[in-house]
Amino acid sequence: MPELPEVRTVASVLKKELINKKITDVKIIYSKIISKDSLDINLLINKTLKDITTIGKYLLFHFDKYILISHLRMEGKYFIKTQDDSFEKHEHIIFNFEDNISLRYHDTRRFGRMTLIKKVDLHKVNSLKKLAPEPFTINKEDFYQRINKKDVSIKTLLLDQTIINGLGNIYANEVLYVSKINPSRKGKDITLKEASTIIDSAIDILNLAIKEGGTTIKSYTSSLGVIGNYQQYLKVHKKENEPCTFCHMPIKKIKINGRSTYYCPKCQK
DNA sequence: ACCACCTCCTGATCGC
DNA sequence: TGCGATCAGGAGGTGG
Repeated sequence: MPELPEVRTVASVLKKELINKKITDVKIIYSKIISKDSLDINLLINKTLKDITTIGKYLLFHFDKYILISHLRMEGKYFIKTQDDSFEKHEHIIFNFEDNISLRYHDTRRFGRMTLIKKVDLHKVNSLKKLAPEPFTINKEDFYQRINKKDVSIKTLLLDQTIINGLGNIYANEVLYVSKINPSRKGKDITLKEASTIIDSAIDILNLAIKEGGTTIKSYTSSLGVIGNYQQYLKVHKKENEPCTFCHMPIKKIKINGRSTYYCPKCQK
């Protein structure tokens, strides 16, 4: 369930539970979660977790000399449990920590990936190198320049993490709705002013989502969900045929580049 | 270089 | 009800 706000929420909750704890054991149940170019995950045994940070949708677990990079993709989740030799269906990687804590990586569709790297190699990681800035720090002029020549829909461009980092399908839909921009319009037809509006909307929406994600995390006495409660704020995503909050026309659903896209045909020009 | 499409997976839901 | 088809908050790889 990972877009930028959910990933940040996961990071902050995990940090509270795991910071300064030492890993005592690692179990790899489904090894494809670990990318081919990863160092051996067992190197983390006896290492102490120093910090957890995020870059867009990536989670970074920092150790003295190593960083574990984790991307949840569609359905990756972390659960905190007490140690137990058994594991549930869809738990693929288990990190046991001191104090009887067990961190479980759970991923129904198995799309998520983890890579262990040396800290000194962080700047060499291809997937991270290509990322654009997050909406909070992006330069509007640079963003405009990146979309300016593209013969691709603005919806597709907002999902491209090298154009802007952190939006997924839900927030891309929401951002364009609030910005009153039709998702099918080509990047090259978006004006600087519209590009600026997109960034402002993205910041507002993500900030609210981060705030809500932080307040709506489920109790994690035995497990840690990543479930935010931002659904209640969604205005277009999954709202096909429901009235537009501005003009009351029914929201339409179409496919753009294979992804479900919701918009108001009247308000989004 | 750019861009549309395929692929990786499982499970819930849709439609006939 | 049964069952195959489609869909789901992502992104890397491929090939035109």
